[in-house]
Amino acid sequence: MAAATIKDVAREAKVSVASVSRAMNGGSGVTAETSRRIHAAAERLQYIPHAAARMLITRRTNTIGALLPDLYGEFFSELIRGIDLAARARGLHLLVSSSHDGVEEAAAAVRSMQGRVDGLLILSGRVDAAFLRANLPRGLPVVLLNSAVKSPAYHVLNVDNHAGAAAMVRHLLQAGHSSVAFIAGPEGNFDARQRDEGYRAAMAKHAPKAALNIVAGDFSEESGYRAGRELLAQTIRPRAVFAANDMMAVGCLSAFKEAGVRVPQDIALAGFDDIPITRYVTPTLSTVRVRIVDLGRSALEHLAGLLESPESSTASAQTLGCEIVVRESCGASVT
Amino acid sequence: MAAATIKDVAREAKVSVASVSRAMNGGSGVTAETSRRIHAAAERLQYIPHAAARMLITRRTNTIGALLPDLYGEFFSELIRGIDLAARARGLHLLVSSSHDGVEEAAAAVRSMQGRVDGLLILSGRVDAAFLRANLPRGLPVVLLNSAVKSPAYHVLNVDNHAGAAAMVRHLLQAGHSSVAFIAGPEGNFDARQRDEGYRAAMAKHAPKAALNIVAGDFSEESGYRAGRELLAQTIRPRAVFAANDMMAVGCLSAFKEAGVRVPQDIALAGFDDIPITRYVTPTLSTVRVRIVDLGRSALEHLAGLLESPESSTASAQTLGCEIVVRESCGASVT
DNA sequence: GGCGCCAACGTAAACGTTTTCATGGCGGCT
DNA sequence: AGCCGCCATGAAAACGTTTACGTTGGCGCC
Repeated sequence: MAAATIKDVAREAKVSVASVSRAMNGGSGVTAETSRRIHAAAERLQYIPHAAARMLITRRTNTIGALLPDLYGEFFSELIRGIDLAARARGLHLLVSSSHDGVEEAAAAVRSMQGRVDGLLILSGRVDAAFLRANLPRGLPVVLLNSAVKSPAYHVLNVDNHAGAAAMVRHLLQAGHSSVAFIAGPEGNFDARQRDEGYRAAMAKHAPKAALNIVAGDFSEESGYRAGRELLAQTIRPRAVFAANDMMAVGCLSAFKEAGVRVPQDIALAGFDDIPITRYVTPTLSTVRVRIVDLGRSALEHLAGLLESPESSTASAQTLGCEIVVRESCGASVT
Repeated sequence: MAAATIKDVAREAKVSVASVSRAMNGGSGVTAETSRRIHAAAERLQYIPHAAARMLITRRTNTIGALLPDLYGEFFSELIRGIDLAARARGLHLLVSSSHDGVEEAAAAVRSMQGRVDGLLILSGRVDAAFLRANLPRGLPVVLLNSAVKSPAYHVLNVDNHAGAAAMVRHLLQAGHSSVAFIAGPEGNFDARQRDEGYRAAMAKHAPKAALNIVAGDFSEESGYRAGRELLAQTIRPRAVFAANDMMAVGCLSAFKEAGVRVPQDIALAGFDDIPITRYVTPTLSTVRVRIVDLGRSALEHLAGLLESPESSTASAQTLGCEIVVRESCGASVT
């Protein structure tokens, strides 16, 4: 026995398919009595409307697509969680597509989502305005996350990397650490650049006389370790180190431990992201918390708004704040 | 200008829609020359087949749904990653639906996926055979992950908790720790029970004279901490502690550190899961590695197999092996 | 009492594909 | 040379909905 269709329900309830359709959605234009009979029949037959047929005629899928670079680590897990939470609340389905590093793969992913989604959530360091113009079906609502794209044609939602980094640097300086070094992130990365700028801005403002001390990194633990060794080799060691993300801070911590340098007594240390590991290393790591779940949730809600009123708001660039969380490694408690 | 349909392509290439359809899928039944012309026309119009229309007529969505309890922590992130990887490789889309703790929500999720997916991947401690029978549209292929359901009507894929736990216990015993205590997981949990049984089996086999020493836990870090204190309070402290998961091992470690008990010199410690944190605590934590990505991948591939040949293989219960990974906390290197 | 209006309901078209079946042409075989 | 069959192609039905439009009946109002 195949699944029941609307016709079966119509026959069962002795009405036309049109009435069944009306009764199932809202029920306006149909008597309370008939509606009751129809619902009873639907219940009896375990009728569930065929999603594809509905999509075809309605041109709405009630699905949004999420394009992610590579589901690696706690960050994406949290992000998806936020997105999913908000989507569920709005009755939207979530089609995810991750693991495409290359631009080519991303383009293919976008293409294959054509017609399956009402809107797209894109998080990718790789895509730029040109890519979007070339690959995005026009008219498809899109929200970009943590993107460098500034074009007024697209909606973007970013983490306030700049303010977060600046706040942490200021905190380190005010805790009495006269010199603060910075371990930078990968070259092209948008978040990395903003954090870098935040560091510079805070230094310029609160320690104008201090020299900038920036060593290279690429967000990996390994690069943090190397940066740590590099810092230790400097003739005048910095009093504090601020890494552009937590993983590098953790790597740096290993280098310090290995060299017998005590944290925070000899050198203070802080990271960025507030991934769970920060709470388990010794000493616990001070960091800048990013509310990832909220980021995902906001992005979805923004997108959902776009679905309802396509072009009401011109493309906006929103920013999500972050806060510093002080633990042992930055030495604030031992001043 | 709305998106181009198959009719537009047909007109552009001066053929019938049937030929276009044939040319687009496989191209059998159409001359190489015509096919070339059709593809050229499609390219020119940027034609992309309408997914919903195709689903409607084909009755295939090329999408599989993943039902997860709550995307919390590294485990799900990795799992989804494995699923996504395999799905992408097979050209399948992935519809995720997480965050439903209650049975009611899960039922609603299943219902709403009706007709949008060709198969379902379910990971949930809550669902049992009765639930599945009641809520699953018959004929929809399903693969259960880490499920206690034993019914021959369903395909299940489990982690070999029993063997993994037994291997770790044997390792601890053979490393010279005469007594091994166990911190159990939550009551109803399937994985927890299997690990418990693995512990008992290994003890019975390799240390038949030693008494079992089991304290309660619920997989949370907090419960591990309490268990650790409980163990320290025993008149005869165990030489080694095996926690049913890593988070409890980490909590237990905190309790030991707090009490000045050295790991592994005074007491050896091991966990289960190999979550990333194990590598960052001090000392690094020995554990049983579960290849989560592979679990996801295998599950999807099994499901994909079911899609192709619906009932060829009768419902099978497969098991994915795991391996012990020896780090500092179990004291094997200092024997 | 007849006329028109409105609400409830039915009929049928439309959405964009795939697929079955019919048609015609052409080549090979006897 | 004639016939049979195959292959490329086209016409049309089908998938399960929604919705525009038409039809009916009842009721109020003049």
